Amino acid sequence: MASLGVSMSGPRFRIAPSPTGFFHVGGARTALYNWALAKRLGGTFVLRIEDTDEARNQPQWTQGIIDALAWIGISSDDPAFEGPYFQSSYAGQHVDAALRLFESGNAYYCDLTAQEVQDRAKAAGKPGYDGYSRDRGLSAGPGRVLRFKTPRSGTTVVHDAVRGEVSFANDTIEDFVLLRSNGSPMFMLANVVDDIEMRISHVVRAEEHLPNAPKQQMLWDALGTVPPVWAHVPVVVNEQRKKLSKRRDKVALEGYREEGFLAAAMVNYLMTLGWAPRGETEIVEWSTIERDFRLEDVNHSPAFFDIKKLMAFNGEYIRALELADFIDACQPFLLSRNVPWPAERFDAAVFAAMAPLVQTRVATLADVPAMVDFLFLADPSVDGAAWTKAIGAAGAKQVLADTIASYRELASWDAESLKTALEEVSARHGLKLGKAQASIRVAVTGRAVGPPLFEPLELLGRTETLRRLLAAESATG
RNA sequence: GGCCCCAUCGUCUAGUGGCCUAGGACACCACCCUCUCAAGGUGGCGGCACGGGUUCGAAUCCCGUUGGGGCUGCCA
Repeated sequence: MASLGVSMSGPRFRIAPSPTGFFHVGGARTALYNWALAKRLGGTFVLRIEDTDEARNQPQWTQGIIDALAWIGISSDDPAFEGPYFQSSYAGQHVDAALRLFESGNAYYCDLTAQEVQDRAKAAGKPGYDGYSRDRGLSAGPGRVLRFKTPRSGTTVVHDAVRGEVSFANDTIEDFVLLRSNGSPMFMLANVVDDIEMRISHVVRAEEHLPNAPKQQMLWDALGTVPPVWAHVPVVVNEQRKKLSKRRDKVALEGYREEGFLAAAMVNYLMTLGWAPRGETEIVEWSTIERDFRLEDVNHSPAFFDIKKLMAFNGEYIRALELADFIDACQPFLLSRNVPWPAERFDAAVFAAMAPLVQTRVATLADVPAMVDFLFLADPSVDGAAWTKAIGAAGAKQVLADTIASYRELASWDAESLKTALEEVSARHGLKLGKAQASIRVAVTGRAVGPPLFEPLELLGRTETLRRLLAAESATG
């Protein structure tokens, strides 16, 4: 459509999410495929919000989709990005196209109700519409649907960029509805008309749409246009090998952002589902993906969305961050309302000092608060089991008392001195440092595991450290 | 039921007839390092679904079986 001012040069790709309130991770992967191709080929990535129900198809419903795409690097500011478009803006053309199909003899009206169609199918023992009105020559009228007249012989071959040639016997494709009895266009028709109007050249989407491809291709042909390049990529599945669904699985891309996954890690991981970068490592930059991604190389079988592997990728990406960037990335998780400490006790400088120690120890940014909470909590809650094991251990009380005495007199309150002092205490009790530090750790942090001990002790200061050690000592009775 | 798709370690994959006694990554296990936990290093466990072909030679090609999945609306 020239009136839209769309670019006519270069291949045109589109994604067509439905405004469901979240953006599906499977859709994100498909979007990434389209984006990589559009960018490499100097084409256009078209975002079209797919819903013929105008009530649901409002700009405000789509902001979430746009934000989610932006997060994974598909920015509406990029010149290759076009849209978002709303299918409903072509409603008139959908009906026009249907009428043209009727006039050219490619479609016919049928007055059977949905119930009647079902009854006939049941009686015949074959599911689907049986072509009852095919040759009845009905004209348009109330209560009549317009159906596409599919060929009754021959085969329709869909040339698929990832699967090769897929052929369908035409007599297995029923005469599907184009216009409802109230005259409104069906999605299938609307979808094809929009693709034609927008000069879409490549339709890259999930495999679940493959059975629709022959029907859509028939429509392209009947409307006098040459069909696009089809590419049906495998679906993403859960551990039961079923397509990811909103009910059963965690599929919202936004949810992963909230849980502290880095966009770059998410993008990289998503791309490895069904496709592998050329080099010896699968951790690759987007530029590499853009350069190397080919539809022909996409796997044919479904891929399991493995959160464990996503976490491993995320950990790698977190560790690769510059310290300042890591600290920045942590901010939303440190300043969030869900944080365990009172907001006013948070100290950015203390966190900055701890940051290098936590950076190698977290898989997601959401893990960060629990690593440093004891620094900002007035009284860290104590893990009962850890307490019993570390403080209740034989000799632990003496170690505690000895450490308190030593720390009281310590000339310089710094991590190195604190360590040396505790080493001396340990030696006096015939313990290894690893053993002796356990009770100190639990007394001060409330946990048996955590970041290295002496740096936080330094940050906490002598007064507070001793206060906690004393409290632990007296609690042993 | 009908139509369609798929099949390499537990998982994601490399592999396009000889470089394969099948390579990598995640997970798992062991060891090293080490103030706990991580990170890092080293090593280990583990796979071509099955049966027939074709070929001098098959993970790779063909057929079948089995097993998985998707679609099957006057929803989108």
